[in-house]
Amino acid sequence: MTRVMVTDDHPVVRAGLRALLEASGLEVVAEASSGAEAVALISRMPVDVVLMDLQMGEGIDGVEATRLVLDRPSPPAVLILTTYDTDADILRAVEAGAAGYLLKDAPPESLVDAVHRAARGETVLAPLVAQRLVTRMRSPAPSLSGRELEVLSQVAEGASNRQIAKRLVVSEATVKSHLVHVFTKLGVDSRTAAVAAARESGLLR
Amino acid sequence: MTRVMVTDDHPVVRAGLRALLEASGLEVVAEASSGAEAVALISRMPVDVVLMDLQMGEGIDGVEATRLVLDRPSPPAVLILTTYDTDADILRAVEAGAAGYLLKDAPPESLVDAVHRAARGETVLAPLVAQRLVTRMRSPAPSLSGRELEVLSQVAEGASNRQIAKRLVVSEATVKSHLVHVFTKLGVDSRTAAVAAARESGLLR
DNA sequence: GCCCGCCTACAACTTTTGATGGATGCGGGT
DNA sequence: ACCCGCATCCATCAAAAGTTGTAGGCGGGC
Repeated sequence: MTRVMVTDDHPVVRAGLRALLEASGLEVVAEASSGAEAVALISRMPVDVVLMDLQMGEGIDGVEATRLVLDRPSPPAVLILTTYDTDADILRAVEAGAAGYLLKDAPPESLVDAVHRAARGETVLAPLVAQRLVTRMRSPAPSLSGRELEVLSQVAEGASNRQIAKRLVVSEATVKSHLVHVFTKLGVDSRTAAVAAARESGLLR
Repeated sequence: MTRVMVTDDHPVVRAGLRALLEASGLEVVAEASSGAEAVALISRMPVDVVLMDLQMGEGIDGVEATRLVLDRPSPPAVLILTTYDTDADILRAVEAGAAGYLLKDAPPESLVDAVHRAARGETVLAPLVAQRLVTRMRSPAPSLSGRELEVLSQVAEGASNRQIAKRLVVSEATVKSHLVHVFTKLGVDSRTAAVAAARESGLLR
Protein backbone atom coordinates (compact mmCIF):
# COMPACT_ATOMS: atom_id res chain seq x y z
CA MET A 1 0.00 0.00 0.00
CA THR A 2 1.34 3.40 -0.96
CA ARG A 3 1.43 5.86 1.91
CA VAL A 4 0.92 9.47 0.90
CA MET A 5 1.37 12.77 2.68
CA VAL A 6 -0.27 15.94 1.40
CA THR A 7 1.22 19.35 2.09
CA ASP A 8 -0.77 22.48 1.33
CA ASP A 9 -1.74 25.54 3.32
CA HIS A 10 -5.32 25.37 2.04
CA PRO A 11 -7.58 23.03 4.01
CA VAL A 12 -9.84 22.77 1.00
CA VAL A 13 -7.06 21.45 -1.18
CA ARG A 14 -5.90 19.00 1.45
CA ALA A 15 -9.41 17.63 1.81
CA GLY A 16 -9.76 17.40 -1.96
CA LEU A 17 -6.53 15.51 -2.39
CA ARG A 18 -7.39 13.16 0.43
CA ALA A 19 -10.81 12.48 -1.05
CA LEU A 20 -9.52 11.86 -4.55
CA LEU A 21 -6.60 9.73 -3.49
CA GLU A 22 -8.49 7.61 -1.00
CA ALA A 23 -11.24 7.04 -3.53
CA SER A 24 -8.58 5.31 -5.61
CA GLY A 25 -7.26 3.12 -2.88
CA LEU A 26 -4.30 5.22 -1.88
CA GLU A 27 -3.63 5.82 1.76
CA VAL A 28 -3.21 9.40 2.98
CA VAL A 29 -1.34 8.94 6.23
CA ALA A 30 -0.54 12.57 6.99
CA GLU A 31 -1.46 16.14 6.18
CA ALA A 32 0.82 19.13 6.64
CA SER A 33 -0.23 22.75 6.33
CA SER A 34 3.26 24.14 5.90
CA GLY A 35 6.69 23.22 4.68
CA ALA A 36 8.02 23.15 8.22
CA GLU A 37 5.27 20.83 9.37
CA ALA A 38 5.94 18.51 6.45
CA VAL A 39 9.62 18.26 7.33
CA ALA A 40 8.80 17.63 10.98
CA LEU A 41 6.25 14.92 10.23
CA ILE A 42 8.39 13.11 7.71
CA SER A 43 11.01 12.31 10.30
CA ARG A 44 8.47 10.60 12.53
CA MET A 45 6.48 8.56 10.09
CA PRO A 46 7.27 6.45 7.06
CA VAL A 47 5.80 7.85 3.84
CA ASP A 48 6.22 6.79 0.24
CA VAL A 49 5.09 9.88 -1.65
CA VAL A 50 4.77 13.51 -0.58
CA LEU A 51 2.47 15.84 -2.50
CA MET A 52 3.84 19.34 -2.00
CA ASP A 53 2.36 22.70 -2.87
CA LEU A 54 4.89 25.29 -3.98
CA GLN A 55 3.27 28.51 -2.89
CA MET A 56 2.72 28.36 0.81
CA GLY A 57 2.32 31.53 2.81
CA GLU A 58 4.62 31.67 5.79
CA GLY A 59 7.96 30.10 6.53
CA ILE A 60 9.74 27.59 4.35
CA ASP A 61 8.68 27.57 0.73
CA GLY A 62 7.91 24.43 -1.21
CA VAL A 63 11.27 24.16 -2.89
CA GLU A 64 13.16 24.47 0.35
CA ALA A 65 10.86 21.97 2.03
CA THR A 66 11.46 19.57 -0.85
CA ARG A 67 15.19 19.87 -0.38
CA LEU A 68 14.91 19.22 3.35
CA VAL A 69 12.63 16.24 2.91
CA LEU A 70 14.93 14.66 0.36
CA ASP A 71 17.86 15.19 2.69
CA ARG A 72 16.77 12.53 5.15
CA PRO A 73 17.73 8.87 4.97
CA SER A 74 15.59 6.83 2.57
CA PRO A 75 13.49 9.80 1.52
CA PRO A 76 10.02 9.58 -0.03
CA ALA A 77 9.34 10.72 -3.58
CA VAL A 78 8.26 14.36 -3.67
CA LEU A 79 5.60 15.36 -6.17
CA ILE A 80 5.16 19.09 -6.68
CA LEU A 81 1.54 20.06 -7.12
CA THR A 82 0.99 23.67 -7.94
CA THR A 83 -1.36 26.16 -9.51
CA TYR A 84 0.88 27.88 -12.02
CA ASP A 85 2.75 26.53 -14.96
CA THR A 86 4.51 29.86 -15.43
CA ASP A 87 6.31 29.51 -12.18
CA ALA A 88 10.01 30.15 -12.19
CA ASP A 89 10.31 27.70 -9.32
CA ILE A 90 9.68 24.81 -11.66
CA LEU A 91 13.34 24.61 -12.45
CA ARG A 92 14.40 25.02 -8.85
CA ALA A 93 11.98 22.30 -7.79
CA VAL A 94 13.25 19.87 -10.37
CA GLU A 95 16.82 20.69 -9.42
CA ALA A 96 15.92 20.10 -5.78
CA GLY A 97 15.09 16.57 -6.79
CA ALA A 98 11.33 16.58 -7.13
CA ALA A 99 10.01 13.42 -8.74
CA GLY A 100 7.40 15.32 -10.68
CA TYR A 101 5.49 18.49 -11.26
CA LEU A 102 1.71 18.56 -11.60
CA LEU A 103 -0.83 21.29 -12.02
CA LYS A 104 -3.78 21.54 -9.70
CA ASP A 105 -6.21 21.55 -12.57
CA ALA A 106 -5.09 18.06 -13.48
CA PRO A 107 -7.86 15.47 -13.77
CA PRO A 108 -8.06 13.11 -10.79
CA GLU A 109 -6.94 10.07 -12.78
CA SER A 110 -3.67 11.62 -13.83
CA LEU A 111 -3.13 12.72 -10.26
CA VAL A 112 -3.58 9.20 -8.95
CA ASP A 113 -1.52 7.84 -11.78
CA ALA A 114 1.28 10.29 -10.97
CA VAL A 115 1.37 9.16 -7.35
CA HIS A 116 1.66 5.53 -8.41
CA ARG A 117 4.42 6.31 -10.84
CA ALA A 118 6.29 8.36 -8.28
CA ALA A 119 6.02 5.54 -5.78
CA ARG A 120 7.65 3.29 -8.37
CA GLY A 121 10.47 5.77 -8.71
CA GLU A 122 9.43 7.18 -12.07
CA THR A 123 9.57 10.86 -12.99
CA VAL A 124 6.31 12.43 -14.02
CA LEU A 125 5.79 15.89 -15.49
CA ALA A 126 2.56 17.50 -16.65
CA PRO A 127 2.76 17.94 -20.43
CA LEU A 128 2.55 21.73 -20.14
CA VAL A 129 5.29 21.74 -17.56
CA ALA A 130 7.52 19.48 -19.60
CA GLN A 131 7.07 21.80 -22.54
CA ARG A 132 8.04 24.85 -20.52
CA LEU A 133 11.02 23.01 -19.18
CA VAL A 134 12.44 22.32 -22.61
CA THR A 135 11.72 25.83 -23.92
CA ARG A 136 13.47 27.21 -20.90
CA MET A 137 16.40 24.88 -21.50
CA ARG A 138 16.66 26.12 -25.06
CA SER A 139 16.58 29.79 -24.10
CA PRO A 140 17.97 29.61 -20.60
CA ALA A 141 16.59 32.09 -18.12
CA PRO A 142 19.32 34.63 -17.56
CA SER A 143 20.34 34.35 -13.94
CA LEU A 144 20.48 37.61 -12.06
CA SER A 145 22.82 38.12 -9.15
CA GLY A 146 21.30 38.62 -5.73
CA ARG A 147 21.90 42.32 -5.82
CA GLU A 148 20.61 42.65 -9.34
CA LEU A 149 17.38 40.95 -8.47
CA GLU A 150 17.05 43.03 -5.36
CA VAL A 151 17.37 46.20 -7.38
CA LEU A 152 15.04 44.98 -10.08
CA SER A 153 12.25 44.10 -7.71
CA GLN A 154 12.40 47.55 -6.20
CA VAL A 155 12.18 48.96 -9.69
CA ALA A 156 9.13 46.79 -10.26
CA GLU A 157 7.55 48.38 -7.22
CA GLY A 158 8.05 51.78 -8.74
CA ALA A 159 11.09 52.96 -6.82
CA SER A 160 13.48 55.48 -8.35
CA ASN A 161 17.21 54.90 -8.45
CA ARG A 162 17.66 57.39 -5.67
CA GLN A 163 15.15 55.59 -3.44
CA ILE A 164 16.68 52.22 -4.19
CA ALA A 165 20.14 53.54 -3.40
CA LYS A 166 18.91 54.85 -0.07
CA ARG A 167 17.18 51.59 0.83
CA LEU A 168 20.14 49.43 -0.12
CA VAL A 169 22.60 51.91 1.37
CA VAL A 170 24.72 52.32 -1.73
CA SER A 171 25.28 55.17 -4.14
CA GLU A 172 22.91 55.91 -6.94
CA ALA A 173 25.68 55.15 -9.40
CA THR A 174 25.88 51.64 -8.08
CA VAL A 175 22.19 51.08 -8.57
CA LYS A 176 22.61 52.19 -12.16
CA SER A 177 25.42 49.74 -12.69
CA HIS A 178 23.32 46.89 -11.44
CA LEU A 179 20.54 47.99 -13.73
CA VAL A 180 22.81 48.13 -16.75
CA HIS A 181 23.83 44.56 -16.06
CA VAL A 182 20.22 43.54 -15.68
CA PHE A 183 19.41 45.22 -18.99
CA THR A 184 22.18 43.39 -20.77
CA LYS A 185 21.20 40.04 -19.33
CA LEU A 186 17.55 40.53 -20.23
CA GLY A 187 18.30 42.10 -23.58
CA VAL A 188 16.40 45.31 -22.96
CA ASP A 189 17.28 48.96 -22.53
CA SER A 190 14.92 50.45 -20.01
CA ARG A 191 13.71 49.71 -16.51
CA THR A 192 10.11 49.21 -17.55
CA ALA A 193 11.12 46.81 -20.31
CA ALA A 194 13.27 45.02 -17.77
CA VAL A 195 10.42 44.36 -15.36
CA ALA A 196 8.22 43.29 -18.28
CA ALA A 197 10.86 40.81 -19.44
CA ALA A 198 11.55 39.59 -15.92
CA ARG A 199 7.84 39.00 -15.37
CA GLU A 200 7.63 37.14 -18.64
CA SER A 201 10.42 34.75 -17.73
CA GLY A 202 9.20 34.29 -14.19
CA LEU A 203 12.15 36.00 -12.55
CA LEU A 204 9.71 38.41 -10.99
CA ARG A 205 6.21 37.79 -9.75
CA MET B 1 -31.54 20.71 4.00
CA THR B 2 -29.33 23.22 2.28
CA ARG B 3 -28.51 22.27 -1.28
CA VAL B 4 -25.10 23.47 -2.46
CA MET B 5 -23.46 23.67 -5.86
CA VAL B 6 -19.69 24.04 -6.18
CA THR B 7 -18.12 25.72 -9.21
CA ASP B 8 -14.41 25.50 -9.76
CA ASP B 9 -12.23 24.45 -12.66
CA HIS B 10 -9.97 22.44 -10.38
CA PRO B 11 -11.20 18.92 -9.66
CA VAL B 12 -9.13 18.88 -6.50
CA VAL B 13 -10.87 21.91 -5.12
CA ARG B 14 -14.30 20.58 -6.03
CA ALA B 15 -13.56 17.33 -4.25
CA GLY B 16 -12.23 19.20 -1.24
CA LEU B 17 -15.28 21.39 -0.94
CA ARG B 18 -17.58 18.43 -1.33
CA ALA B 19 -15.73 16.50 1.35
CA LEU B 20 -15.68 19.37 3.83
CA LEU B 21 -19.28 20.40 3.28
CA GLU B 22 -20.73 16.90 3.34
CA ALA B 23 -18.80 16.12 6.51
CA SER B 24 -20.83 18.90 8.09
CA GLY B 25 -24.17 17.70 6.89
CA LEU B 26 -24.53 19.95 3.90
CA GLU B 27 -25.69 18.49 0.64
CA VAL B 28 -23.62 19.09 -2.49
CA VAL B 29 -26.12 18.45 -5.25
CA ALA B 30 -24.05 19.64 -8.20
CA GLU B 31 -20.56 20.39 -9.39
CA ALA B 32 -19.67 22.68 -12.25
CA SER B 33 -16.23 23.05 -13.77
CA SER B 34 -16.90 26.36 -15.50
CA GLY B 35 -19.05 29.43 -15.28
CA ALA B 36 -21.05 28.35 -18.30
CA GLU B 37 -21.74 24.93 -16.82
CA ALA B 38 -22.86 26.53 -13.57
CA VAL B 39 -25.35 28.74 -15.37
CA ALA B 40 -26.66 25.82 -17.38
CA LEU B 41 -27.09 23.56 -14.34
CA ILE B 42 -28.74 26.17 -12.21
CA SER B 43 -31.69 26.43 -14.57
CA ARG B 44 -32.39 22.72 -14.29
CA MET B 45 -31.99 22.07 -10.63
CA PRO B 46 -32.98 23.88 -7.46
CA VAL B 47 -30.01 25.03 -5.42
CA ASP B 48 -29.80 27.16 -2.29
CA VAL B 49 -26.17 28.25 -2.32
CA VAL B 50 -23.59 28.38 -5.09
CA LEU B 51 -19.90 28.40 -4.24
CA MET B 52 -18.15 30.12 -7.12
CA ASP B 53 -14.48 30.42 -7.94
CA LEU B 54 -13.46 33.71 -9.51
CA GLN B 55 -10.49 32.71 -11.62
CA MET B 56 -11.61 30.09 -14.06
CA GLY B 57 -9.68 29.51 -17.21
CA GLU B 58 -11.83 29.55 -20.31
CA GLY B 59 -15.12 31.23 -21.10
CA ILE B 60 -17.24 33.16 -18.68
CA ASP B 61 -15.42 34.44 -15.65
CA GLY B 62 -16.72 34.13 -12.12
CA VAL B 63 -18.19 37.61 -11.93
CA GLU B 64 -20.10 37.24 -15.15
CA ALA B 65 -21.35 33.81 -14.11
CA THR B 66 -22.52 35.30 -10.82
CA ARG B 67 -24.47 37.95 -12.65
CA LEU B 68 -26.10 35.38 -14.89
CA VAL B 69 -26.99 33.07 -12.04
CA LEU B 70 -28.57 35.88 -10.06
CA ASP B 71 -30.55 36.92 -13.10
CA ARG B 72 -32.85 33.91 -12.98
CA PRO B 73 -36.11 33.75 -11.06
CA SER B 74 -35.67 32.94 -7.34
CA PRO B 75 -31.88 32.78 -7.57
CA PRO B 76 -29.63 30.99 -5.08
CA ALA B 77 -27.17 32.86 -2.90
CA VAL B 78 -23.77 33.09 -4.56
CA LEU B 79 -20.69 32.81 -2.39
CA ILE B 80 -17.43 33.79 -4.03
CA LEU B 81 -14.56 31.55 -3.01
CA THR B 82 -11.22 32.59 -4.32
CA THR B 83 -7.50 32.43 -3.76
CA TYR B 84 -6.54 36.08 -3.74
CA ASP B 85 -7.58 38.87 -1.47
CA THR B 86 -5.81 41.38 -3.68
CA ASP B 87 -8.18 40.70 -6.49
CA ALA B 88 -9.67 43.72 -8.18
CA ASP B 89 -12.72 41.64 -8.96
CA ILE B 90 -13.80 41.74 -5.33
CA LEU B 91 -15.66 44.96 -5.96
CA ARG B 92 -17.17 43.73 -9.22
CA ALA B 93 -18.30 40.54 -7.55
CA VAL B 94 -19.97 42.35 -4.70
CA GLU B 95 -21.60 44.74 -7.14
CA ALA B 96 -22.82 41.76 -9.13
CA GLY B 97 -24.71 40.73 -6.01
CA ALA B 98 -22.54 38.07 -4.45
CA ALA B 99 -23.68 37.14 -0.95
CA GLY B 100 -20.14 36.81 0.29
CA TYR B 101 -16.48 36.57 -0.45
CA LEU B 102 -14.26 33.92 1.11
CA LEU B 103 -10.63 32.96 0.72
CA LYS B 104 -9.61 29.43 -0.09
CA ASP B 105 -7.29 29.26 2.86
CA ALA B 106 -10.25 29.69 5.17
CA PRO B 107 -10.63 27.06 7.87
CA PRO B 108 -13.34 24.50 7.14
CA GLU B 109 -15.58 25.67 9.97
CA SER B 110 -15.82 29.21 8.68
CA LEU B 111 -16.53 27.83 5.25
CA VAL B 112 -19.43 25.74 6.50
CA ASP B 113 -20.62 28.60 8.64
CA ALA B 114 -20.56 30.92 5.63
CA VAL B 115 -22.71 28.57 3.60
CA HIS B 116 -25.29 28.41 6.39
CA ARG B 117 -25.36 32.17 6.72
CA ALA B 118 -25.68 32.64 3.00
CA ALA B 119 -28.57 30.19 2.92
CA ARG B 120 -30.28 32.33 5.55
CA GLY B 121 -29.80 35.36 3.35
CA GLU B 122 -26.99 36.91 5.33
CA THR B 123 -23.95 38.57 3.80
CA VAL B 124 -20.60 37.15 4.80
CA LEU B 125 -17.18 38.56 4.04
CA ALA B 126 -13.80 37.25 5.10
CA PRO B 127 -12.25 39.75 7.50
CA LEU B 128 -9.38 40.49 5.14
CA VAL B 129 -11.76 41.02 2.27
CA ALA B 130 -14.02 43.30 4.28
CA GLN B 131 -11.00 45.34 5.21
CA ARG B 132 -9.92 45.73 1.61
CA LEU B 133 -13.42 46.66 0.62
CA VAL B 134 -13.60 49.59 3.00
CA THR B 135 -10.12 50.81 2.18
CA ARG B 136 -11.06 50.73 -1.47
CA MET B 137 -14.26 52.59 -0.72
CA ARG B 138 -12.29 55.25 1.07
CA SER B 139 -9.81 55.64 -1.76
CA PRO B 140 -11.89 54.77 -4.81
CA ALA B 141 -10.11 53.22 -7.74
CA PRO B 142 -9.23 56.10 -10.06
CA SER B 143 -10.77 55.56 -13.46
CA LEU B 144 -8.46 56.03 -16.41
CA SER B 145 -9.70 57.18 -19.79
CA GLY B 146 -9.42 54.76 -22.69
CA ARG B 147 -6.40 56.43 -24.12
CA GLU B 148 -4.70 56.71 -20.76
CA LEU B 149 -5.10 53.02 -20.13
CA GLU B 150 -3.88 52.24 -23.61
CA VAL B 151 -0.72 54.24 -23.01
CA LEU B 152 -0.22 52.78 -19.57
CA SER B 153 -0.45 49.21 -20.72
CA GLN B 154 2.18 49.84 -23.36
CA VAL B 155 4.34 51.32 -20.64
CA ALA B 156 3.77 48.16 -18.64
CA GLU B 157 5.07 46.17 -21.57
CA GLY B 158 8.24 48.19 -21.53
CA ALA B 159 7.65 50.57 -24.42
CA SER B 160 9.33 53.99 -24.53
CA ASN B 161 7.38 57.17 -25.10
CA ARG B 162 8.68 57.30 -28.65
CA GLN B 163 7.57 53.75 -29.38
CA ILE B 164 4.16 54.35 -27.86
CA ALA B 165 3.73 57.51 -29.92
CA LYS B 166 4.56 55.61 -33.07
CA ARG B 167 2.19 52.76 -32.29
CA LEU B 168 -0.72 55.01 -31.37
CA VAL B 169 0.09 57.38 -34.21
CA VAL B 170 0.31 60.48 -32.05
CA SER B 171 3.15 62.77 -31.06
CA GLU B 172 5.49 61.98 -28.21
CA ALA B 173 4.23 65.10 -26.48
CA THR B 174 0.76 63.62 -26.43
CA VAL B 175 1.99 60.44 -24.85
CA LYS B 176 3.64 62.48 -22.16
CA SER B 177 0.42 64.38 -21.60
CA HIS B 178 -1.52 61.17 -21.11
CA LEU B 179 1.12 59.90 -18.75
CA VAL B 180 1.02 63.07 -16.67
CA HIS B 181 -2.71 62.57 -16.27
CA VAL B 182 -2.22 58.94 -15.33
CA PHE B 183 0.39 59.92 -12.76
CA THR B 184 -1.92 62.46 -11.18
CA LYS B 185 -4.83 60.04 -11.02
CA LEU B 186 -2.72 57.30 -9.50
CA GLY B 187 -0.82 59.64 -7.22
CA VAL B 188 2.64 58.67 -8.45
CA ASP B 189 5.42 60.38 -10.34
CA SER B 190 7.07 57.83 -12.58
CA ARG B 191 6.04 55.32 -15.18
CA THR B 192 7.28 52.35 -13.19
CA ALA B 193 5.44 53.50 -10.08
CA ALA B 194 2.38 53.97 -12.26
CA VAL B 195 2.35 50.39 -13.48
CA ALA B 196 2.99 49.19 -9.94
CA ALA B 197 0.05 51.20 -8.64
CA ALA B 198 -2.18 50.16 -11.52
CA ARG B 199 -1.36 46.52 -10.88
CA GLU B 200 -2.05 46.97 -7.20
CA SER B 201 -5.50 48.39 -7.78
CA GLY B 202 -6.29 45.92 -10.51
CA LEU B 203 -6.43 48.45 -13.34
CA LEU B 204 -3.79 46.44 -15.11
CA ARG B 205 -3.79 42.72 -15.33
C1' DG C 1 -25.62 77.75 -26.03
C1' DC C 2 -22.21 76.68 -22.62
C1' DC C 3 -19.35 73.94 -19.67
C1' DC C 4 -16.60 69.96 -19.01
C1' DG C 5 -13.79 66.04 -19.83
C1' DC C 6 -11.00 63.84 -23.30
C1' DC C 7 -7.60 63.69 -26.89
C1' DT C 8 -4.52 66.05 -29.18
C1' DA C 9 -0.29 69.08 -29.45
C1' DC C 10 3.75 72.21 -28.49
C1' DA C 11 7.73 74.57 -26.00
C1' DA C 12 11.06 75.12 -22.52
C1' DC C 13 13.06 73.47 -18.70
C1' DT C 14 14.53 70.03 -14.77
C1' DT C 15 15.26 65.58 -13.19
C1' DT C 16 15.93 60.92 -13.82
C1' DT C 17 17.70 57.40 -16.39
C1' DG C 18 20.92 55.04 -19.36
C1' DA C 19 25.71 54.63 -21.69
C1' DT C 20 30.50 54.22 -21.11
C1' DG C 21 34.56 53.05 -18.99
C1' DG C 22 37.05 51.95 -15.26
C1' DA C 23 38.17 50.22 -10.21
C1' DT C 24 37.99 46.96 -6.25
C1' DG C 25 37.68 42.60 -3.94
C1' DC C 26 36.27 37.85 -3.39
C1' DG C 27 36.29 32.87 -4.65
C1' DG C 28 37.23 29.01 -7.87
C1' DG C 29 40.28 26.68 -10.70
C1' DT C 30 44.95 25.18 -12.40
C1' DA D 1 50.52 31.81 -6.31
C1' DC D 2 48.27 33.43 -10.16
C1' DC D 3 44.66 34.42 -13.20
C1' DC D 4 39.92 34.79 -14.34
C1' DG D 5 35.11 35.66 -13.78
C1' DC D 6 31.80 37.97 -11.34
C1' DA D 7 29.53 40.85 -8.16
C1' DT D 8 30.16 45.06 -6.43
C1' DC D 9 31.06 49.95 -6.66
C1' DC D 10 31.86 54.80 -8.64
C1' DA D 11 32.05 59.15 -11.92
C1' DT D 12 31.06 61.56 -16.17
C1' DC D 13 28.28 62.67 -20.02
C1' DA D 14 24.25 61.99 -23.31
C1' DA D 15 19.44 60.76 -23.74
C1' DA D 16 15.02 59.83 -22.15
C1' DA D 17 11.45 60.91 -19.07
C1' DG D 18 8.83 64.10 -16.33
C1' DT D 19 7.06 69.22 -15.29
C1' DT D 20 4.63 73.22 -16.29
C1' DG D 21 1.74 75.89 -18.78
C1' DT D 22 -1.06 76.65 -22.66
C1' DA D 23 -4.45 75.60 -26.28
C1' DG D 24 -7.71 74.00 -30.19
C1' DG D 25 -11.31 70.60 -31.59
C1' DC D 26 -14.90 67.38 -30.29
C1' DG D 27 -18.62 65.17 -27.94
C1' DG D 28 -22.05 64.84 -24.21
C1' DG D 29 -24.84 66.83 -20.47
C1' DC D 30 -27.48 70.73 -18.48
